Amino acid sequence: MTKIIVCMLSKKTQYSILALVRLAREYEKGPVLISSISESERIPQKFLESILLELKKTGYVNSKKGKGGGYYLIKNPNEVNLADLHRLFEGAIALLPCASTKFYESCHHCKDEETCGIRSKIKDIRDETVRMMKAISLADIITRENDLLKTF
Amino acid sequence: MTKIIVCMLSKKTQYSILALVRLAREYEKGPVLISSISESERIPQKFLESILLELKKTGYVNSKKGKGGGYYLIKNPNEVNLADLHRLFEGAIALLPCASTKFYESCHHCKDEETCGIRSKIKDIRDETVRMMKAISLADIITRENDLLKTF
DNA sequence: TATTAGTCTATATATCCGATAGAATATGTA
DNA sequence: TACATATTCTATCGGATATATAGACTAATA
Repeated sequence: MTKIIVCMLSKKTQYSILALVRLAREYEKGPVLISSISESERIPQKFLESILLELKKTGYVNSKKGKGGGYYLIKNPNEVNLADLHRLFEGAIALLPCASTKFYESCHHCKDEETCGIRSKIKDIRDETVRMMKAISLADIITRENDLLKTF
Repeated sequence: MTKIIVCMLSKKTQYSILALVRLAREYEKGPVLISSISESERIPQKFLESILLELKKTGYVNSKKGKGGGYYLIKNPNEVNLADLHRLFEGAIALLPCASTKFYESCHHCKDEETCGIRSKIKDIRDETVRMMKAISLADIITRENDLLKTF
């Protein structure tokens, strides 16, 4: 009975970041095959298809059919940040719905939200987390990768 | 088909915080009945029982059976922080298992963890989140609550 | 005409979440 | 000892969600 590690990002979000970073590396170099992304990032192809489709609907990527086709990034790698991706695939960034701005909902448990200490503290965390995630773009990830490659 | 808001904290964690804050308010004032916590915090009693049991096993609270019994906090309210509670009920704080220290696991997707830009950036977020959550104790929540009550 | 993405359906497992019910056990007190 | 009170343990539940896999057919493009 091994304890399962539950992390916050689903496979879907994780795969979408991997795929987008890959596409960011090929930014403005033409379409990339689904099968190529699937192989290089080790993402189940059918699963990847549905993810890319979602990313297309949301305006991150576009696709071209036929020979020489594939997917390509349409947003600038500087403009795609982790906060937006998280909100797209996971929903709220706040730890409690009552502390969320984009996905606000009452938590139904405090008598008065304005004076709820838990909510207030959780909001502090959310503010800072959003700030950090907004500050991380695809371009930043690639830059960090290049930096790390130099030191190893 | 209303979109379900997915937040990061499960009811279990939320309830455990509520229950502990309640017990922190009665710190060193003797045991509190499960039924009393259940009512005041509006937590389903049976669910609360299993939560308190888990909190007892982990050394946060203790219980007394029989008349005049109930649950009481054994740790100092200053020493119980959100980071530890999160780890107990939710697991890792990091967004990806490969970026976690307490619940580390390979993510099986980068070729080289040491030079993975995603992992590195996610680690940055984790470090800061842990720092913030460690800094929020039950006592802090109660203090914040009292502060808010003054201004409203 | 070969290639590649898009759409659709269907299936499958696995896991988790929130909650409930009832029996068993321990404690304090009269 | 007997009783009331309270916690402990076990077990189960429906429903939702996550993570895929498979196949068939359509549409676009070089």
